[in-house]
Amino acid sequence: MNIGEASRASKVSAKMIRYYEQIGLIPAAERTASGYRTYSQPDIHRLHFIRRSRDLGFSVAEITDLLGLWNDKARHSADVKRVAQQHIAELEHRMEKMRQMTETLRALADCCAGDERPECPILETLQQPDDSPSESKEHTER
Amino acid sequence: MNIGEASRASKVSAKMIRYYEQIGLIPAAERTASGYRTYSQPDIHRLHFIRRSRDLGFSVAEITDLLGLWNDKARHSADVKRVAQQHIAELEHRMEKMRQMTETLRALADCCAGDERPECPILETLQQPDDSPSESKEHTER
DNA sequence: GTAAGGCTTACCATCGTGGGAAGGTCAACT
DNA sequence: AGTTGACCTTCCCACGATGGTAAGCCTTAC
Repeated sequence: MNIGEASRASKVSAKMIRYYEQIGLIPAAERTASGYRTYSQPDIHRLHFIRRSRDLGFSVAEITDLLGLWNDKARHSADVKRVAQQHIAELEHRMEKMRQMTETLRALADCCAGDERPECPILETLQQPDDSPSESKEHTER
Repeated sequence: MNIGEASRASKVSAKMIRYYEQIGLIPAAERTASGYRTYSQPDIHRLHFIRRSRDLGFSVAEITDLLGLWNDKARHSADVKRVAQQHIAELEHRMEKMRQMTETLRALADCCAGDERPECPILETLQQPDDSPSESKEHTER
């Protein structure tokens, strides 16, 4: 099976398959005499695993860990669970930040007439110093 | 005011100020005879506006629009509101995707014993074809 | 005059993905 | 046998926004 077929079978683009090989996420594929990569069923299986993990938002680094655990028949499920829970926590952290942003934005948009007049509380707030949008107490990082 | 002071005053890093100038988000700063950039109060004001917009998750492209509206005294608040609402919609879209991912992950993690045994529903699901995690009906893009 | 610290440009890295060019290969059809 | 089209290869570039670093000039205070 060459890379095109492997791509269709695993739903991972050929571009990404080569990339994963390059960064060492997957071992280097075998090659035909003319240099074409060839893939076997277990390879497809692994690519599929990767794609499903990406769909759940795992980073390549996390997938490296997950693949290691997947291959380790003596793994402890606690280790897998920990990876998953850390990822969940990370997603929730990002969602919370976005939730705060949307909340602020929605409050501003709700105050904006949205008509042909130039007065706009959104712009007025953006030009103000750091106070209103729930930030005065935050440790001003970034 | 040189770039260091402008950075402290606007809370935009000097690196970013130069970057914003390079990509045309802000006009090129004036220079001293020796080549140092100098900033005036209105420049600081604009940088501050940018930083606050970034804090709310607006992209540089969106901020380009917002700055244009900010400078346009004949703007229509409807135009500002539209930018904000599109951004809100985008944020909500991303949050919804993340919410689905966390939901799936949490369900899997809840089924995982998390002990020293190797059996793990998380890994088992990741190695399965596309079915369980609410995807069968989606138009398999990406 | 010298030392410290600020400024300049230029380049590299991130992270995962896509695009494209230049060229080799394979399979099928004429 | 030759051609054609689809496929494969490697290599480079781009994204978005940010940080880092290095080499070299400028300013300021002592």
